[in-house]
Amino acid sequence: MAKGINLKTAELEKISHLDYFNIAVSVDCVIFCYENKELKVLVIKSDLEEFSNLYSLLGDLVRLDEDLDTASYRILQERTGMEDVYLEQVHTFGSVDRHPSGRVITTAYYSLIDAKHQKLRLTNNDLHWHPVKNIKKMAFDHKAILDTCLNRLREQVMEHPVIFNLLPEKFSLRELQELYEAILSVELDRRNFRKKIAIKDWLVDLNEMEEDVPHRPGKLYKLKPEFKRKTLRRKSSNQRPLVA
Amino acid sequence: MAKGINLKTAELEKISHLDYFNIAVSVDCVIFCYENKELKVLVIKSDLEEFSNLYSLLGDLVRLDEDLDTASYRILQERTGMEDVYLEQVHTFGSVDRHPSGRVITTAYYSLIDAKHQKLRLTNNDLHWHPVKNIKKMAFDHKAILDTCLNRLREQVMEHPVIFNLLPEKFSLRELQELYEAILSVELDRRNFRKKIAIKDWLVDLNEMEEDVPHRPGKLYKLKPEFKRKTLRRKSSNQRPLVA
DNA sequence: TACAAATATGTACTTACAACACATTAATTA
DNA sequence: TAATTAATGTGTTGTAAGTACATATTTGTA
Repeated sequence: MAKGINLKTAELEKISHLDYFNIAVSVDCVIFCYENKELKVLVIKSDLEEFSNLYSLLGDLVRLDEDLDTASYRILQERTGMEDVYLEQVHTFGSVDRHPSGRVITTAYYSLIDAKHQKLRLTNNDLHWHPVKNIKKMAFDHKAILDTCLNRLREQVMEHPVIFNLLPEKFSLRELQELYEAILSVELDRRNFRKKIAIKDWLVDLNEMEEDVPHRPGKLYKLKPEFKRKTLRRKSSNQRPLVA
Repeated sequence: MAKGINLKTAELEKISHLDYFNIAVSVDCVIFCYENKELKVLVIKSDLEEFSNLYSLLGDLVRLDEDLDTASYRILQERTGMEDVYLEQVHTFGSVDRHPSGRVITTAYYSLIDAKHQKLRLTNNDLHWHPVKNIKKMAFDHKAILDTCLNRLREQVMEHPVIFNLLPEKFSLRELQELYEAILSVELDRRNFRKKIAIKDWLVDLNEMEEDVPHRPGKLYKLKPEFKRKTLRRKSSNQRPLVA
């Protein structure tokens, strides 16, 4: 029961009491990383016959004694072993027919992790990182979930300093720009990009240089500590006056 | 069972089988309207003893055969009788202890309706419109839900033409500005506000004038039809390139 | 007929955005 | 060791939007 939502239909049919207590509750995690200049997502092969050969997101049913946030954190930890992750709730998918084995509503979270600092665990069912842009079809409604989370990531990425969770501690501006380009699927002008980042005032110049690059090394930067926000919850307190 | 989530503890204790099928699923609606220059929200008195004298949002358990979106739409319709409403999912609240009678997770929706075009129905338990800014405390975690939805509304209001769902078909720029001010809790400069709205190009000049106002009447406008988006879902397709 | 109260509009300053070009540095190669 | 290559690192200019601020106009009312 640790991967995906794998309830046999029989299992579901056994249970049928009050109408209000046979909706199963799950979470699904869209876990992003950045590797080889590509945005990737953690996927696993579905057990269900209906979806043989399709990949699904990492998910599980929520336990009776755990918060929704905790459940998604548990899944992430079980698979990546990481303790300190960026995790944000995005949307809850609750169509009646979204799961072939019964009524299951699922809350989607997206997560950003540094590929270098994790090793996948419980790597059964072909658990692996898959380039986001190659994914055309997934099991269940997981493609829609992925798209929704990717869109949320795109919305957030210029407004809030979340992208740095995908990078190692030290990075060059080129690396940062390439990451933005991978997420947004656009090409950016280097000079304008640097200006924009400079205005945000998110970075500290480390006075160090890249090493082992086959060209002129760039300066290294890190995120200012005050922006390291590995929150579990969507913050609900931006009161910025949106108009003049 | 139509208002709030009112399960007696006994009812809940009867049911206790597989761990995964005794989480109840509900929706809660933050239904906003605009009346007497105030942003108001529809509230109802809670049945639970724990929360006597506190108000709660309109909510209900989700039925086995209805989509999550449909459930929130049903609640809205039951109370306001309105068919064509703006409704958007915001966040799912799933703390273990958020409901005193048992494990209930709830998905919050916010909705915008024109106060003039509805009549409240099933007005038991002191169902009424309450000014948002006067609400300090609510039953359950409903104050947090309200805050989260209000913040979402504030985020959306300048980016997307959703605010017009709170206004009658025809309105003056002053009315529109007052509504923005009520939602954002700011004072806006009239000249800059008009410029900003003009740039958006959301409005049609109706070549009509306000009537029955005790001062010089203003022009009336309406929203361009192509922006009347009474969507049920958060759109998941803004691919705007966020950077140069 | 004067007054009060709101509508309607314009200008100057500042800041962000977008398109674009050149000098500099380090590694590689001839 | 000098020339080449491929990246880094900046600066300028035009355009659009944001902000602060003032005056003339229209209507209802006293």
